[in-house]
Amino acid sequence: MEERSYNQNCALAHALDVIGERWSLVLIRELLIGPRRYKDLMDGLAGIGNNLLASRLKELELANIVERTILPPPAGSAVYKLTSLGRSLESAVQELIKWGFQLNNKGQPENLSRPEWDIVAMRSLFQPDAAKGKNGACQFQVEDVFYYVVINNGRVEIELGEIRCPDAIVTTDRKTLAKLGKGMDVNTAINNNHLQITGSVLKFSEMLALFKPGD
Amino acid sequence: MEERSYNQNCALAHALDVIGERWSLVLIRELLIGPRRYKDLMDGLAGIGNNLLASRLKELELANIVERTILPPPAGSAVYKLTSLGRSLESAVQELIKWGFQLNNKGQPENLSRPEWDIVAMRSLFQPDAAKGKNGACQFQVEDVFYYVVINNGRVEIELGEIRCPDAIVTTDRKTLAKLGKGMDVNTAINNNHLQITGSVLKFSEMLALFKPGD
DNA sequence: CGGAATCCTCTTCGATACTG
DNA sequence: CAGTATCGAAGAGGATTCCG
Repeated sequence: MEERSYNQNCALAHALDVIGERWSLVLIRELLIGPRRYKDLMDGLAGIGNNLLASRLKELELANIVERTILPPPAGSAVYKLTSLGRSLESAVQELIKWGFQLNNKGQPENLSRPEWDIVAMRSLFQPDAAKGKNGACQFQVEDVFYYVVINNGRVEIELGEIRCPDAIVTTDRKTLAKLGKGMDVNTAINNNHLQITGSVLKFSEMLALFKPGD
Repeated sequence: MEERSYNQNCALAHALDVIGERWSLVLIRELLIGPRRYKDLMDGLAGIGNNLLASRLKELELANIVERTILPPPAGSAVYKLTSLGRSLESAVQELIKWGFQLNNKGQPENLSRPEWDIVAMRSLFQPDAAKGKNGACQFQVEDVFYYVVINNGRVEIELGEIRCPDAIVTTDRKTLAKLGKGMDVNTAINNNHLQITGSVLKFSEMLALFKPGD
């Protein structure tokens, strides 16, 4: 809580004074997925150490980036969520994600992997210009995580949960999804039993093409 | 040099593994201004500590973000500059800067202040859409630092140095420039002797209007 | 003087254990 | 489940010295 600061009159330094500490941006990524309980955060950040999570949350609450709320009954549990100031960090996070895709991410197999992270990543890779006039809805089940992608004339919405009547229901694993994003053929993945699609395969392929690492 | 890592298969984590350490992004900001000597970096980062600067530079060189080159004679001095991978971080830095402007930057007077930082900040605040079809060239002298702004039909170039035949030559200080950016009247600043303009005041005002904190 | 290695002290990190 | 307490290890941040 000692407010370490760069002491520079520069907007970048001001930003980093608040969200530049270790784990802060990764924590914010976790909350960009949606409101999370303390336990969810511990799981999603594995490695953070209990005390650090607690103190980061406190710092970010103080900085008006995160707020703690109690869900209405019957849930009744405490969750952390982003304030509007916190949500406005998403474009910065997206740029960092786009940049991160350029790296030779060695992707060590022992690394942690969570399907939820793709939600934030896919929002970053979405190409609004290419999606003008297009629409579609796709339900994903990646490993044990359900989320959906809805494209509506150049805008995209990607959220945890399920929707009714999607154009396609897609079941796969994170690794295959990554390969598909990098250009792997959809039918090859299906034939290798790494991808199951119920509904319109064409619609899925069309939507897939709207996500690209490059600008 | 022990390569601390988040160990997460996530592009954000990969990015932060490389540029998430303390001082890294501030150092990159410094290099976005232009190639810098070791001494320039020490000055611009005041507070970093000699050993940290050396080790950060080494890490970033290893990650192919920064390269060390020797200027041709007669200069002959060693400078650090960004590689193309490093330069591609500018959009992420710009988003962080835009976000930083939203904060109540207490702007403690004892904070360090360097006019060069406005070069990177102004690139971030430039509104390309509003600048369609407009152009102009402005030479700045802010405190002891010379830089220029050239706008050419929706594109902007802001660099250290001087150009020939600008539409306006502007002499001011950082604090006044910040106020002008926030809407202070140009003529008021001139009358208070905080701003001197040689050439077209109108052109300066026109160009100034193309820089906005909001998106 | 630019650039970097070496010490030394202090803070933060990270992992485990512990409590309401 | 949601945190606090504790403690060794690592990193930050100065100062000083060394090498070119």
